[in-house]
Amino acid sequence: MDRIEDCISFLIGKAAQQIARRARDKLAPFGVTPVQYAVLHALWQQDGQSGSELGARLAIDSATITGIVDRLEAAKLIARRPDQAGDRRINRAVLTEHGRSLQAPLDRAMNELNREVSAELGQNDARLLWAGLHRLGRVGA
Amino acid sequence: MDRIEDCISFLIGKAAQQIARRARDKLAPFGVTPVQYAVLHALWQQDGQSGSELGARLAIDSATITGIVDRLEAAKLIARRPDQAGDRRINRAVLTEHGRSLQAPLDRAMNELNREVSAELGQNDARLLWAGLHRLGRVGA
DNA sequence: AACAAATATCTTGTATACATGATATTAATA
DNA sequence: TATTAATATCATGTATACAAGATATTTGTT
Repeated sequence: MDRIEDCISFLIGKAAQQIARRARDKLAPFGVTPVQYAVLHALWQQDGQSGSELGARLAIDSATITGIVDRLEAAKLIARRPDQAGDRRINRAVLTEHGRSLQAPLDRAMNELNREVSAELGQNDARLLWAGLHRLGRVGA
Repeated sequence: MDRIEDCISFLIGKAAQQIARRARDKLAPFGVTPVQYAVLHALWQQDGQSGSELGARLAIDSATITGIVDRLEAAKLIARRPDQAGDRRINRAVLTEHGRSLQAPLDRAMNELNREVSAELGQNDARLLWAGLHRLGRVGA
């Protein structure tokens, strides 16, 4: 490998960086980061998930989840609530009205990014790229 | 987008994370991180580059370069030296003997990762993925 | 019941990455 | 030449990501 650009680690890292920048730009008007969007997305599908449930769903470790939930809570998009069943180890993340209200605009913004990237690559190349990334991203591949 | 996995931002982020983990595992025995490898790679091709030259070559901003060079210097893989031409704004990164000696084993490790991923995807799909990532990673796309 | 194992959350320390800005130095210009 | 603009590095604060571990709680086993 003469060129660092052909090193898969560098290559995919830089590509992910560019996409992350574009996602940040789309989400910035709402004060939400790309990872925070992923957590909100999980909660829109099922509200009241615990930290470990969110981490398992999104492949985010416990230390990172704590920080993300902290910031979403500080932004009043979610609240921490005790588990109904009484397991006192658990903190459940519950959407606030504001957190719920962001679903439509944030989904719209991220769909827009998907369409833009898809259009830039062409539908066929985009499909192939998506498929390849799915295979690489599978944990324990 | 019902599934967060189909969001390009989440998808490529997780794929990059998995690759980064595998790269870290390969490089860990040498005490070097994937990004540090990229900087060393640039210096193996041209020793004595300044921070801004390295940043421009590798698309790393100045604040990040400072930290990476700090740690490579602390590990005694490079040294900071003043610019020969006398520009006192510049710090040039110069490889130590140890830094130079890591070229063969680190390149071997990263080539191995490339071959593994390529084999997992199949040569054809791998080529297509590389091409797609090149297009996404291009700054200012 | 008592104890060990597992689970959930959080803490701390390190490494990118980015925004912003401070400082020093050099280059360009009026 | 005096001033301004540009450049290079570094500092600071925030946001992931991961390793390692501390604490509290629950579960499983004897």
